[in-house]
Amino acid sequence: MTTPTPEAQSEFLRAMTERGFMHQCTDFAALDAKAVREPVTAYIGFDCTADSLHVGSLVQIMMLRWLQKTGHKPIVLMGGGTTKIGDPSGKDEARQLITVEQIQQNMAGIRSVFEKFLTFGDGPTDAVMVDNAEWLDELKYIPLLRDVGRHFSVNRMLTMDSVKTRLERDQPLSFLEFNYMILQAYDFAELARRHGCALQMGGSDQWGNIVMGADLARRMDGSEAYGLTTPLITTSGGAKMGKTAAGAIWLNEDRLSAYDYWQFWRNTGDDDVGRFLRLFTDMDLAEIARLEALDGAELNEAKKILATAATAMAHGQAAAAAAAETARQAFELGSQEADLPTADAPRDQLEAGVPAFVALNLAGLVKSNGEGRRLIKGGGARVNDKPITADDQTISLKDAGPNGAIKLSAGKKRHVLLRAV
RNA sequence: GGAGGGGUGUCCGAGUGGUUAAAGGAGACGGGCUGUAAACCCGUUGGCGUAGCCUACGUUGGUUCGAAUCCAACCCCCUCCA
Repeated sequence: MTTPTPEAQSEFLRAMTERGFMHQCTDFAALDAKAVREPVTAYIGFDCTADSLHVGSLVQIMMLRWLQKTGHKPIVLMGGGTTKIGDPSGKDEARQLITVEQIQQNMAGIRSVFEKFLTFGDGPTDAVMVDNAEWLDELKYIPLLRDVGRHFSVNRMLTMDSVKTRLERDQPLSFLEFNYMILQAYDFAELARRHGCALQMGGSDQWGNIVMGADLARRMDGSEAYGLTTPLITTSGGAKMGKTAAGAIWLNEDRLSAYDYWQFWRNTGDDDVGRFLRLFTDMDLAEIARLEALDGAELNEAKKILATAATAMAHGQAAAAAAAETARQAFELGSQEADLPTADAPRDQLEAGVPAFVALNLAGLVKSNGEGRRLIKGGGARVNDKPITADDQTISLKDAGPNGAIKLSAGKKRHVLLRAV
């Protein structure tokens, strides 16, 4: 591994270093030279444990995007095969195995996310998506691991005399207990063969796996193989990115609305604005430097720009502009006309009037009536921007504005228009 | 295969017969201060139209007036030995 140097010659590595993507690289200078000389094919693997990706993977996605933008070819490797085993790194307990059908479904969901960020096709720098089940399944290795391998505890195997002595004598220990590593490494070798892939990228937690892969590709076929990792991106508060109230910040619309996605970025901490602009937008570095230098409350302008740019990438320009406008109306004008998220409630119920805590529940702002009551007691609930003081205060169609909807709020940031149907 | 330890709410983690809807912490939500930020302070944090009732401490049974707590069987995890 070589220390990344700021004076990269290739456009790709220059972007990586300057924008803060670079953490470790197996051979920075050689990779840099290669990237200057010719288009490099590189891949990042994604597992299929969920049907969408969230902000935690965004650094990786953006890295592929830059790769493509700077004239190289990205491969998105879906871990259809490896997901059947589960990555042990960073996990303190074994994960539940998920079904093959589930994996297929998840893969389809993830594919739709990527189409927003990369250009797919058959051209020399078009992105391609491949599934490692294509080659791993043929090995007939996975059925064995699923059925038999799960019953063996590595912890225990390591304590066995035969193994222990080998470790103590510093002799190589191969195979069964390192299945995931082996299969992942095999991916690199296979991609090098099939697609001429020369670079694997990933988060710093994947460093071990990536180095193994590059090694294997080199040994098996003498392929030119490099690895590169990004730093773990946390907020300045030290928290992992992408976890909030509702859980993860998903990248697709049906898991998280464009408006909420916009809000996520809008609420970026002061200290993170510059870093996030570099990582998560395509914006020019000079412009970012200017925005980052803004002081105090002015920094809010930079956050809005960040939010709109990031949202445009995941949800499209129009959705981003709409989210920004909705936010402006809701926060800066306090208007009810805003295009806020809506919820439906039966007309007869609303006509008769329901207690406020039930209305909050209907609007989806709280998960139970009890939570609604608590919210009201805590002073966080409002109808049409007026605080609700008693939890049995009646909400009915009389509270509806000119557009026929009742605006309910939980706290300052969460608003819903309740409509009768 | 043998011996021991353990499975508690979103998570971590106390709790070894009753006043335990279950300490404490984290997280989350709400309020205050602000700039829709951070930090800090305060409150809330199973469900039910709140009255008491219901549901909850791996699963299923049992003992008891009463069980997260005792017993049995089963499932899962861990540690040590072979």
